[in-house]
Amino acid sequence: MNIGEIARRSGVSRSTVSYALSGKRPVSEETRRRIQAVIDELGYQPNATARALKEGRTRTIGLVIPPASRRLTDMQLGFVASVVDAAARADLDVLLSPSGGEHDRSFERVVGGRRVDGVILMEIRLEDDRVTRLAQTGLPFVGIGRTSRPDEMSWVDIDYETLIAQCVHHLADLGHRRIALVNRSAELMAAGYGPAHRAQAGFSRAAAERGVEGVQTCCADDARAGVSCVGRLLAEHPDLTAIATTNEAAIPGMYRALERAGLAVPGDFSIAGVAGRHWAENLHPPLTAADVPADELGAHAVELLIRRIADPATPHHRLLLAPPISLRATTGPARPR
Amino acid sequence: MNIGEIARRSGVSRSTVSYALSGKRPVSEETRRRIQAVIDELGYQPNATARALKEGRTRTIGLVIPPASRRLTDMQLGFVASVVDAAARADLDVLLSPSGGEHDRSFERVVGGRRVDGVILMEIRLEDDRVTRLAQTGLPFVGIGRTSRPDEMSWVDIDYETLIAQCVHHLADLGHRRIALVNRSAELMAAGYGPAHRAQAGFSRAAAERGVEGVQTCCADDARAGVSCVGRLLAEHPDLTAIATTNEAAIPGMYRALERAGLAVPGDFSIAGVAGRHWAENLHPPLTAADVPADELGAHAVELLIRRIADPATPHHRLLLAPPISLRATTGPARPR
DNA sequence: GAATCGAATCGAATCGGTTCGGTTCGGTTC
DNA sequence: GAACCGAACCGAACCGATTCGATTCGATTC
Repeated sequence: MNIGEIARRSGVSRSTVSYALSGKRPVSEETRRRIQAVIDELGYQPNATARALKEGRTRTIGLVIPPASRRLTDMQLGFVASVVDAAARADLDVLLSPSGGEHDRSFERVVGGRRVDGVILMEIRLEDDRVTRLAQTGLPFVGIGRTSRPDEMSWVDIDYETLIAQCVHHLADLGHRRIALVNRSAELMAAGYGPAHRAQAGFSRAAAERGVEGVQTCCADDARAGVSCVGRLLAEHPDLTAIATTNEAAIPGMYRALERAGLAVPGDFSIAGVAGRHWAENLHPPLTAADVPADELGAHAVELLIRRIADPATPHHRLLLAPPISLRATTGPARPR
Repeated sequence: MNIGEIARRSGVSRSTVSYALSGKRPVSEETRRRIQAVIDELGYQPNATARALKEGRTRTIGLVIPPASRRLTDMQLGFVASVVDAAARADLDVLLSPSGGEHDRSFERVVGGRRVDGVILMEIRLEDDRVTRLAQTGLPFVGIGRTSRPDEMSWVDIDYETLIAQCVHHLADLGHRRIALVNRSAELMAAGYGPAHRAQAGFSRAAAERGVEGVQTCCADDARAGVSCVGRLLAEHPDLTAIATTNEAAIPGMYRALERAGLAVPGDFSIAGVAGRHWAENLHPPLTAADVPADELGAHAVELLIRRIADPATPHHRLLLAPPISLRATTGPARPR
């Protein structure tokens, strides 16, 4: 059932049906009613593909997420949810592309086949081929995250460097002299994942500033890895009294390792981190953390993308968030172990 | 840059380029090479929209997820991940539609506009308008979940009724005489969400069979609700010694409430549930639960959908999973409080 | 009553592919 | 040398919408 069928049944040409629907040219009230009656009867809706071909836009945005094999963190899930939500509010559909980085078929299909009007890119690396590819095709895109040349693109990001430094300062203020950074996984680090590297940099800088002895370690993104990672840290560094972390998913495991070691939080040991608010609040005990507003971030990314789609020549926008630390129940004065 | 451009530059007609690419008719080796050279030089890729219009299929499937406002449970996230993954393996893209149920714009756009070749529907209710609508349009679809008339559609589902009954039996075997069901949220129950109702039915049946006193309650899908819900249960039913639950997200809160009440798990109190394996394993303590294989389920749904797209007349397939209970660390012999 | 105007409608081109039905041409066959 | 064949390629139609230019027709103006 297409526009021709509607035209035939209402005794007008196809163009008249189109104009009756779009209102871009006058159509007599009577004709409009007749057409509408047929449309209602048959439940006609214009074919989105045909419309997209003619109009040259798909009313769809692509969302490039980490490959499906890797589980999304709660924060990433928050990004996705807010992107989808914001897109729906703007009457845009979202096409998902799980894409690792190395020439991914899904990414090429979506970008090369021009299936979307623009792209939101998650989990960007410092050097990222996908950014290069997108820039080359001229397809509008916005990063949730940024590369090592942040001036050349639009993005929204969390200022992990500053935030982790804030955590170190907060812990140092409480008297902690030996602090560990539990970073994201070694794989992400090796892949040049920005937040992991920036957290490292911020940690080193703040530790040096405060004369704190810093220990850095990577940890896979799950609770079990958190258990073993913190277990190891405690064994290797008997004077360790606090952890700063960006690894949301591992935190429940860290709690467990501390409990096993007989260390009370925050009495004997402190943890401060960067995490989605939702996650930080729901942990037990609730985490003292810089609360990442994942919802806002996704919505901002969509807003920026819509602007770039409307006018690709618009200057690049950037948004670097550094939310303050929310004091909850996991940091307290240092007490030697 | 379109196929006409390629044809012009290689000095052949558009059809020859098309045939050279598809191989559906012979093209001389020399011509093919010339065309390929131009394609490589310009980095040409056929426009997916135009192809979709002509071929009458979009090579895209729709995935209808709960509205973005509601946070996905870990199990649902597992479904989404495995659907996306399986679709990518079949060279299909996934279009997301966050859709509550009442005439949702996104759902209508995707389904009515024929943007997809088929749909996978999550969080189905016993009476579900979307199922009716899909059946009416004739668009192939597969449910993760089923309505009250399960014969009329293809689906994959978890047998919550049986699984919760198994939990009750397991707890009754351990000597528990008063057991509570902590179900999903009251909203979902009111909306006629199948798993919530079936869990209720299975719980009542098993409790009756075993002569156990059953208490039923709904609980919002998050940790804080779990705290207050279990707090209330403990206060109102002093002889309660065990919980059966389908509410993954609330479990950390339940643990917390028990801890606050000074009850050790599993020494003083037992919990058995139905949860994604990943979630159950990563809880602390790890949950004794019927492990839902979310990954398989999503992959199965895609497989079924692909079959229906290939041949819409194929008989409906169904898959009802009832995985056995994995004994972990949260159930033990009853001990009066 | 001819000229003009604007509202209403139609026909055809277009978007970028795929595909069907021809045409051309060199090589076999008898 | 006529008849035939198949490989290689071309032109045009088509998918289902939108949109531009043209046409029709009744009403208004002078």
